[in-house]
Amino acid sequence: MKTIYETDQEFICDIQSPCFQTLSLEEVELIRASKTQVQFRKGDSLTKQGAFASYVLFVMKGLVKQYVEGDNNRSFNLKIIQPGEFIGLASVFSKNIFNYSAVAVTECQVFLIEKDAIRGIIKNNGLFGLSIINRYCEQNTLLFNVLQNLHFKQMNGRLADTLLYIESLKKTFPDIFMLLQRKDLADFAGISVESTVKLLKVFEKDQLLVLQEKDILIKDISKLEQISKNG
Amino acid sequence: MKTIYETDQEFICDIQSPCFQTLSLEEVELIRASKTQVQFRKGDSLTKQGAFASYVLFVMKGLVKQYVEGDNNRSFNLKIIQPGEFIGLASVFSKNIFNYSAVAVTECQVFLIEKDAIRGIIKNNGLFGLSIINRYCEQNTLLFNVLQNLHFKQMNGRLADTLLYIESLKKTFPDIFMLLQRKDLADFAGISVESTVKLLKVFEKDQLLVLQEKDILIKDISKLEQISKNG
DNA sequence: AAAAGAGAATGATCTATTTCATTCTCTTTT
DNA sequence: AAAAGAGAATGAAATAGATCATTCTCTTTT
Repeated sequence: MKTIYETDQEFICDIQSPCFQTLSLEEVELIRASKTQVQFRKGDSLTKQGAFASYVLFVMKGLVKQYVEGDNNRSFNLKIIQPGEFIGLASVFSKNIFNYSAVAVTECQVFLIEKDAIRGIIKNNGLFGLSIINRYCEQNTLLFNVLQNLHFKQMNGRLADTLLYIESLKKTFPDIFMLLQRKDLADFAGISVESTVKLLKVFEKDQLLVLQEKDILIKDISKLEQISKNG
Repeated sequence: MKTIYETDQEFICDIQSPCFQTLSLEEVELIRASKTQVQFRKGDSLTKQGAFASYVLFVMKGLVKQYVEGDNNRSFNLKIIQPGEFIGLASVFSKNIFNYSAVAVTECQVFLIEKDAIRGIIKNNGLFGLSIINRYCEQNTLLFNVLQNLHFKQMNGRLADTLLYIESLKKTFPDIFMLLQRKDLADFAGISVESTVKLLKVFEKDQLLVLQEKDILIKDISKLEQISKNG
């Protein structure tokens, strides 16, 4: 399931991540000593909501779906995590438990970094602390947005939002729609799969998009934005 | 609407907040120089969602309702902010805009602290940074919980949650229920006022609580917890 | 004291969305 | 090549909860 390997060659590339630029040599050494590089295959779980968390994950390569789980196998998708992002930061401080689940959407290369290493560095390097705080703020803002969409908008608006979000990833990851199925879109929009399928067809009839095999070609962004706004 | 005043006497008490204990004298001086103490009356707005945010608020005394706003005057309540908590921390780093609104539930005494002061101290004092990060984590965890309640539970479970939450505040603030009206409970549970009223009556008939004038006396916490869990 | 207004209570209707049941269309397995 | 299975598509029925309309009960205003 996971392949663990670690070489100096690999190590060189992670230092180059902008997030680690503020670290001193000593601190880089600390991270280096307490990290493991892991490869996940498509569909593998990176974190499981509710599980004990002793490490933080840092995505080097690949895409990861972040989602929360409810009863009866229900899920709600929060975002697609991209290279350069952390997973499980919140568990470093408050409770030792993952707030959410994460699963590999593509093959992924990920660092596992021990919580204590991160914590230790923040304590001594305020600049690194600030960069981590920024991550928290982003997650926070995302959650506020998601909450508002979920509570104040209905079906059409929420699916429009979802489509716009995925479309925005398409520039960097052209095959993103092909990696997701109807169930994934439904869980982003917080609606049932059947409603998603029906609504996609309606959107297609209204010339907002074209359903082409597994791909979805967005044709009228501004109209989708309007739907997102009004509904 | 707001009364601004600042005396050395007032100042002495804010240093005693546990959150500011890790600061050096120099840093305390910095906070001191860039803060203003403000008094809000019941019903006054402390922050307005979407407004420009150049400062952070720190609640010294009183209770504040934190909520998000949607279209058509709809709101969703997140929590009751208590003395010792910050308001608007996220705006310090990511975008300069308040993610949420906050309104005084009782008369409040609040510090306004300039963002730059907070930011400067975090950069130099890792320990203070950690304590601030903890705040972010708490807000984060709250948002995850709220999201799950809203999406995976229905009416009964959500109202049960709300009642348990407010009840948990009752130890410290015995008159908390009297400060909230049906609309507030509805907005915590994310349901309509009418549904809230009807459901409260059902809960009363089922001996889970007693509606006594404006107060609500919770009688069967464990049954409410069960309802919260199942639905 | 009368009038007005806000919040609470209650029943009837309406509706957005889910759930269920079925068919279709591929891809994968045997 | 046949069989099996997963995802997608589609219509009909069911339902949770909102909305609407009205009454009731206080408190506040005049």
